[in-house]
Amino acid sequence: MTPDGPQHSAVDGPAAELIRTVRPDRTSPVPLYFQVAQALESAILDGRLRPGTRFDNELLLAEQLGLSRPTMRRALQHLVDKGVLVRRRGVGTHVVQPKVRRPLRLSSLYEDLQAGGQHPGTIVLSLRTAPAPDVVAEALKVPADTPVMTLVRLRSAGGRPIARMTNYLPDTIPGLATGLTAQALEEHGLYQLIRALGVQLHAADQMIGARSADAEEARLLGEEPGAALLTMQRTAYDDRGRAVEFGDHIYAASRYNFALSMLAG
Amino acid sequence: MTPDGPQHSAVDGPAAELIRTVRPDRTSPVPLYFQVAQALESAILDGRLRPGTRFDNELLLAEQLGLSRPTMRRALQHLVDKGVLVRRRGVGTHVVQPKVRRPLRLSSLYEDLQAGGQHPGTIVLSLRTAPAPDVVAEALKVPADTPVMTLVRLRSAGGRPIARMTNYLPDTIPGLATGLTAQALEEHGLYQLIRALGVQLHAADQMIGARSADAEEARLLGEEPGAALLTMQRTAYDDRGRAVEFGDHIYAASRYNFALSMLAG
DNA sequence: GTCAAGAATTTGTCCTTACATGCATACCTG
DNA sequence: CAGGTATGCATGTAAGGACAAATTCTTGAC
Repeated sequence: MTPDGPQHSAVDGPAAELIRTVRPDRTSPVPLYFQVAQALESAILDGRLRPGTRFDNELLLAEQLGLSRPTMRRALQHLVDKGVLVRRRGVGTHVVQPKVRRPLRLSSLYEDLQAGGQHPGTIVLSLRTAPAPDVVAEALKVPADTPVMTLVRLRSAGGRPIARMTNYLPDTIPGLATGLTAQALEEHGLYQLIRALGVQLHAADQMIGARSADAEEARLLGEEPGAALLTMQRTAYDDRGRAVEFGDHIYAASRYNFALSMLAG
Repeated sequence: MTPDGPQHSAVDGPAAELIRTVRPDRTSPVPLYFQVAQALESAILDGRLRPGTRFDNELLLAEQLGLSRPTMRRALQHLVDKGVLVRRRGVGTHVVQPKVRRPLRLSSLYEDLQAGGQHPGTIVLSLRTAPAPDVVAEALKVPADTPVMTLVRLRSAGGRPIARMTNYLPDTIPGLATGLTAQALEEHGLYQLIRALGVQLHAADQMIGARSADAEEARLLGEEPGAALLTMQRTAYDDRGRAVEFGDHIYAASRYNFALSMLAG
């Protein structure tokens, strides 16, 4: 029984060393548990803590960082919820393998394109107030034919069209339907602008399907008529359950996919 | 200042009454915070606690249920994470509106069909071990041409075909590639069987796209050649980051959509 | 009458302590 | 040598106390 020997199949020396370098700042307004969680997460993400590495137990970790166990636990739990760590009673805390960890959200078109090094472009085709079609009125839970802000954008990447996005915004939220300009929309994402108006997005329901393009859609997206399109309808809600936005989008399937990662549950 | 008057726009009388009926059982092996969370969630889901209802503050709640504040907090936090409650400092805890809360996961085909009252059917078209194609080998992270269990199923609902699902299972996990029989697969979902073999699913990466059906696919799914298909590729991982399964599926877009809900993040 | 400062309320963070439970190993026994 | 048992270890659950920060309501001043 060597005093410093590895247990199971993990290396614990480097982990312990690295963890001691974390220095929580008690004068900072950002919570201690979050500081620690972020420090550990970035160490894992950039490879300083390798997959399979076993952590010291919670009490040791807490002691080494000068924290209480509940605070240390909270930091670890945060990373477990994110899918970066796995803990098992009687066993310990381990870093999970690299391919498993990824954000648990539908990738946004805009961010996807940016990450891919493509230049996302936006052209506002239409921005006006019009009576809500039945489907839209139902999704937004407003009476039929209520006037709603109607927005149509053509989004492209690398000079080629990718998607036609149609959004409907009720004016139940003050300043939402107004205060959106074509220029702002061509420079920022819609959700970015909505958040900037002080609306707290909380949840969204989405439907993803497929169908064939009609003549006009094909022309707009630079596809053959009858080509396969990805379709997505999304309703977004705020804290109070009010529908904030309904979107009805089509994507050129030959040039776009939805990528999403999820944790078991 | 009436001693029992409503605050803000919420009704707190009924909420307080109902909450007092929760009786945590300390002899039960299920954690107290979880008992409380479940009791509250079911009360919300079946309408006994209506959307917008405001809860008493944490100390009062804890006292009324005979719990400590940390335990009560944990129960509430659990429901916040689920999207059922919203809390704001200085304001209080409120039940969110009904349409906002739904599970945060990609709906499984099987469950979707069951919920819709349709009779899901499964026919195993092929079940054999074969060398992994390049794409599959890469996804499962095994050397090219490694033998993998290859499974093709035709799934249907209401007597009509819905999807052709092709799955590849490596034998890196003991007993996984073996131990699957055609009969078992026609009666249970694949994931159900995998879990039954003791494999802990942890995360999955998915890609959703669309394309046109070729002649054989159209025939199999009862569609016209060239009809739009939804496509989905999924790689599932276990705790340790090992790829457990790779699936390559096509769906008749005229009869199937993916529905998914998510919380903001 | 309106606006600003202060008080009350409520959740957020953090600490200390204690005991329970599941898992893995080593040990002892048959 | 095999198999059940005992022991230690690491996480899981729970309590109780203290202070900080954000929001709302009230009160007071101009």
